[in-house]
Amino acid sequence: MISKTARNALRAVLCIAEQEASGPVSAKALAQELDLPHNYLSKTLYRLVRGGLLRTTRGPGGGYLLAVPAGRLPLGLVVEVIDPEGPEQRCLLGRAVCAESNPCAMHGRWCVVREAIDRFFAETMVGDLLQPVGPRSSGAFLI
Amino acid sequence: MISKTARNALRAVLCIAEQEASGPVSAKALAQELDLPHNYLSKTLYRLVRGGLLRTTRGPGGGYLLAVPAGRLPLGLVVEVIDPEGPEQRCLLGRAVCAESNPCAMHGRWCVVREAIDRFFAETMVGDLLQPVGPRSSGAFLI
DNA sequence: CCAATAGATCATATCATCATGATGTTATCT
DNA sequence: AGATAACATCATGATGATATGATCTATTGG
Repeated sequence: MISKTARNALRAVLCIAEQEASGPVSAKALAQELDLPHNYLSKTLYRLVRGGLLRTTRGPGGGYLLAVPAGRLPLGLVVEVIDPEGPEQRCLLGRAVCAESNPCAMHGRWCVVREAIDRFFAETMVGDLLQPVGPRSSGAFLI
Repeated sequence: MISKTARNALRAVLCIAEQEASGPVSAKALAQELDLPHNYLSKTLYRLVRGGLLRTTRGPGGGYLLAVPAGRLPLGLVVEVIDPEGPEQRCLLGRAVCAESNPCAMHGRWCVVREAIDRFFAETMVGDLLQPVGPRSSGAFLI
């Protein structure tokens, strides 16, 4: 569905979003939390920086912050930066052009599913997925 | 979404289903039609044979036939044989176990989409996708 | 200014997927 | 039986994704 690297990027962005309130999150800290080699993660994160999704500060106390409010950052944007999809990804049979006018055998049925996938990535925001961590203990929800 | 090899397998199975009425379809003929190297295709097809989806006859006039009626052969079965999915494919964040009891951040939303995908592959049969080719010329549909 | 911190980048290694080429095995037909 | 057709399989190469290690550059604080 999405590449391993894109998954790591998503996990990292979610981590940053959860923790950025207490300052920039360093690649080292993220790497420990996500159990990933810190240099590899750094490279992935920098792609998100170039893509305009993260911003960084260097030096002691530095790290990564979201460049876009979590509530307005769709998951699809993160995935798109890491897995830029060519047109051949869109058709199950790999046709570069598979439109209404010249559909492949499964065009109609697959389109419905693909649109559901697209909507998920376009409409689900990073902010929607943050665990409700706040001053209240997690048990509060059970009351 | 699915691997290149799985796509080739799908295309090949569709071709076989369309043509098997006039006898077994040879790997060579398929390779020409699909523009794929014939040895590579042969290997892929044999995986479908071992998976019980195709049966073969050797010798002159031999080739591949469906081992299951096209109307009862879900696309998912073809894909599954080629891309056997580990549990980590099921969760967008890569968790091996991501159930209701211990969901990842996007479990609920993603499940809905994933089920739509699963249904597509489980309910769409190879037979559903065959072009209506019959004794009539293709122009007949325009009248 | 210097040392420490932390991101950015380069070079390389590893691994799975995809693909190719050569060879083996089985069946049919004359 | 022998020639031919066709699938089955093995060995190898090419490619791209994934990962690692070393190094460069920028920033902060003393």
